[in-house]
Amino acid sequence: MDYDFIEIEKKWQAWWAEHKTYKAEPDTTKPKYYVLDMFPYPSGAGLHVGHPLGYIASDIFSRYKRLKGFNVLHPMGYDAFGLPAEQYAIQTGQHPEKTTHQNVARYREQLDRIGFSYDWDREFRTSDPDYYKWTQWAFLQMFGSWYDNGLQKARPIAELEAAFAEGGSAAVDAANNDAPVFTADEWTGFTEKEKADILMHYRIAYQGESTVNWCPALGTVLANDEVKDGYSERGGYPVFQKKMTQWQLRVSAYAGRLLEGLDRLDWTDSLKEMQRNWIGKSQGAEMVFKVTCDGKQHDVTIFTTRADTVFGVTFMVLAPESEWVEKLTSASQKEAVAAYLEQVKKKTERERIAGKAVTGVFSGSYALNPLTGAEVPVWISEYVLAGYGTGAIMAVPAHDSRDYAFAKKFDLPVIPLIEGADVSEDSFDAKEGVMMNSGFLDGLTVKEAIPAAIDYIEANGLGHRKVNYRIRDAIFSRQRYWGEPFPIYFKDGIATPLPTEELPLTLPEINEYKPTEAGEPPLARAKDWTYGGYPLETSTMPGFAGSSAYYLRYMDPHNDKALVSPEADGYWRNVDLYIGGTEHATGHLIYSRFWNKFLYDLGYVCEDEPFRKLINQGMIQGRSNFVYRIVNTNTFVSFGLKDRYETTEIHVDVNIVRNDRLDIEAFKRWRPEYEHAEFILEDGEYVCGWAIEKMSKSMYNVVNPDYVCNTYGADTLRLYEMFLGPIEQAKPWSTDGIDGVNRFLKRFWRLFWDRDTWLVTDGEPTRAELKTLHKLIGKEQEDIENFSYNTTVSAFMIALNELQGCSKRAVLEPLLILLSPFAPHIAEELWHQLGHEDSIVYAAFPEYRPEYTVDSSIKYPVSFNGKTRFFLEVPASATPAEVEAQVRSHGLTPKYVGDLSIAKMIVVPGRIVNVVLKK
RNA sequence: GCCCGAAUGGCGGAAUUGGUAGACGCGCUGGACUCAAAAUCCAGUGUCCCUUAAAGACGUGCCGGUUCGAGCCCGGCUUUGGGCACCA
Repeated sequence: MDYDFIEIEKKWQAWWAEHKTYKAEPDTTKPKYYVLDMFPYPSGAGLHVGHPLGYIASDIFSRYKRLKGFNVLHPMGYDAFGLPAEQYAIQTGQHPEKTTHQNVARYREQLDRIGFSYDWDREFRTSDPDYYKWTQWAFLQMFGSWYDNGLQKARPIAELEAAFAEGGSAAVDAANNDAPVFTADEWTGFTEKEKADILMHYRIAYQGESTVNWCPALGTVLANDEVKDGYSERGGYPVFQKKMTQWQLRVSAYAGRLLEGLDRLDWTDSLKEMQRNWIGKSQGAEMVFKVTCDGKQHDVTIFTTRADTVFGVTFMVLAPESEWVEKLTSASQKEAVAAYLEQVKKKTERERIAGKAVTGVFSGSYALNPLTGAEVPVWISEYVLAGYGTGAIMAVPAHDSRDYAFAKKFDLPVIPLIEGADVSEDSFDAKEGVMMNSGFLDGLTVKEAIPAAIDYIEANGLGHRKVNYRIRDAIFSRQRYWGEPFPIYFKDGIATPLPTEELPLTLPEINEYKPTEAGEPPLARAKDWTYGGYPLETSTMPGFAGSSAYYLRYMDPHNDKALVSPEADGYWRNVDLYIGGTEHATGHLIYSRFWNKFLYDLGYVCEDEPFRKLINQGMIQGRSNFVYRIVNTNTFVSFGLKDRYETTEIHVDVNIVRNDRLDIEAFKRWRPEYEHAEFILEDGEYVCGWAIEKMSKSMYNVVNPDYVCNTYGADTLRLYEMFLGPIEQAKPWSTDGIDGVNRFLKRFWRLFWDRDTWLVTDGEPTRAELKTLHKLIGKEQEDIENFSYNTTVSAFMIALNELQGCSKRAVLEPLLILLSPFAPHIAEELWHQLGHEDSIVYAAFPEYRPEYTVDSSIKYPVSFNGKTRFFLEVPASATPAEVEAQVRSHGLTPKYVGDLSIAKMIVVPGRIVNVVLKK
């Protein structure tokens, strides 16, 4: 019998599906383990060879954990709402549902061919009404909640209303956006509308005005993580800053907990660091500057981390979007300021960042330095951001490079505050040195001066300590069609939640997917988009809405009473292993943690962090191949000879190149213009050039897994993707070397079959065979736990080399179990040929017996300190007496045996043995 | 500019974490089988000196240090990948 991977893979994929081999149900007799892949957005291009890398790794881990006796939950689904399907709908009129459906079907077909052990009964799409019902439900929970800063948790909004009735706005310490101040009596006297407006400032999902990223080309606002360098991440269109009223999620309220929680997670340091930077905690102080404008006085609060530098303040700056701008612009400067604001508004985000030109305008008002009493001018400049701190800063040009650049441009004074700092050319930003020109701070180091200054400020009522976070609330509205509708209607102008029994609020049919002529979102086109006669919200939720709690839904995907039942949540708890790319570091992985913490506060889930351990698989880049056409001819010259001619480099489809050798016949068929191409060969072959580039259609370097499955089989694909290198590392795809992995499987097969002869016998394994087997067991265990799959594959190849001709059942049976996570089809086939009726997934991982693997041996002699030492390797479990015996067995006389918990030396006359302990 | 990470043969990558660098695979060279090819199997394959071999010397981006011993630790660079970037 030959290794017919096509037949074998088809057969077992069908068998697994029919027997629901990978179905997972809560089982309290076993420990649970939840392995999750970041689910894909089903794009029109289908799955390419880079997608399955993480899926294969997680599948191997899942299968390994099952063999180790865990009850494994390993689901898969689709992040199905999103821009591409909608853009396609706008162009073609095809309903995004239809496009998505086709794409999902294709993804599923491709996934099925790779032999994943997903529990497909738990599959869903985020665009299924049964699913997005719970996205809408979660939104309503957020709408109906506020964040108590004292308790550091979300609470029902009714409790806030009760507190207001009791003690007015001062009664609570709640996260809010510029909520007004009022007494209990005032609260009771407010109209319904007034109350609703106030509560809106406290809700965790709220409607509020803020500066948003507006993308005119897409006709929608975007979240910060959807904007890269001033362009939309999807589509690459320019993004503008615009003040708009939008639904937002109060992620900022959770900043402290999102930061702290990182310490308890088993994620890579680089990813945690990215999140820390994104959250951006900084400690400092808020202080009040008295500002006079046309004779009127105002208290303007600023935030600073350098309270020690107040003596060096020579001006103040407001953000152009700051609400202070209007109040602090003097009559005489009105025109100049208006002109400046107009100019700023026109710029894209990109231009603001990239230009870095120093711009600004004098407001006409003056502030008093609270420590020195000096009068300083107030300026307006775009280098101050409205969204961070208070939107107003005190400027210390001597010790802040941005302030310095501004001072130089507008000729403002610079007062150095640190001894020896030369500020004639540049500011001195470092937080080191000894203070001067700073009154009571003189002589202190910067590190001492910062707290001393804040203490003084607090003691004199000028301000207080304050922690600021960079992270902003997430913009949650999208002016698009293909997303979850908001379950909100506007009753007399009051945003009102739909009753939960009305959920899901399904997407209405519309005839066109564009915004309306009036610039309203596409849902405004829907007929009768109302509830109880009141208009429904017309924007939809962003892509991250559906992906924020999907891991919870997998635990209980068919429940129509709850997002997840307490029983299912209590059993599966959270994701033990999450595998996906780093590109979600500041998007999905922040939103999900926020979403989960919110549900945790309300008691719907039992764990406050969703993803315990996270592995980032590296991107698979494309490896492009080139042919070289001699200029003005149809002749192609092989890579090694191309320098003798003047040539043009042309991308060639990598699917007709093997090991950098061009399949000339396929090339001729590839394009009509190459049908009669001529070739100048090297040693009878055409060698192609190559380069590492992003995998893309236009570079003809996209490798489809179907191709590999057809040519080599899924098991080869799985082994090869793992063999390519460490999972976290970005690496180029190439089919070089895939033959080696395929050869391994064919040789493995031949341990069982020599053509049509069944080779398996019942003989007793030799000591050497047991050593090979147990070395592999130990290695595989260790490697899988460390996600070092490439070395496991190597270990298999070594074991196979050592086991040539060994067809003993007692060796082959455990070997199959070891192989099954990596190459499940061939393992399952041979497992059944050995006479087993049940799937190999029900087998137990073989027990590792270290005593078979380590023999003590003298490694090599080394001379130092005038003595010769020998390195002796012994098992870590060895006692001193055993070590002594070992030393004697090598003809050496031990003089001293040290503590064996660490490597120690055994001294012999003139010679020392260094004992190296082996685990 | 700031913060992480990486650098090892012709290539992908190993190296028990301070102990014989280059496992395993690819590629390449030679051989066996074959009329031939494919497939398969066997042997060789870091560099230099050399007809070859033995032996030797050199060798983990560069310079220096610690150590009996450094790919691994320390100091200073170079190149490169990624993230953040007016965050006061």
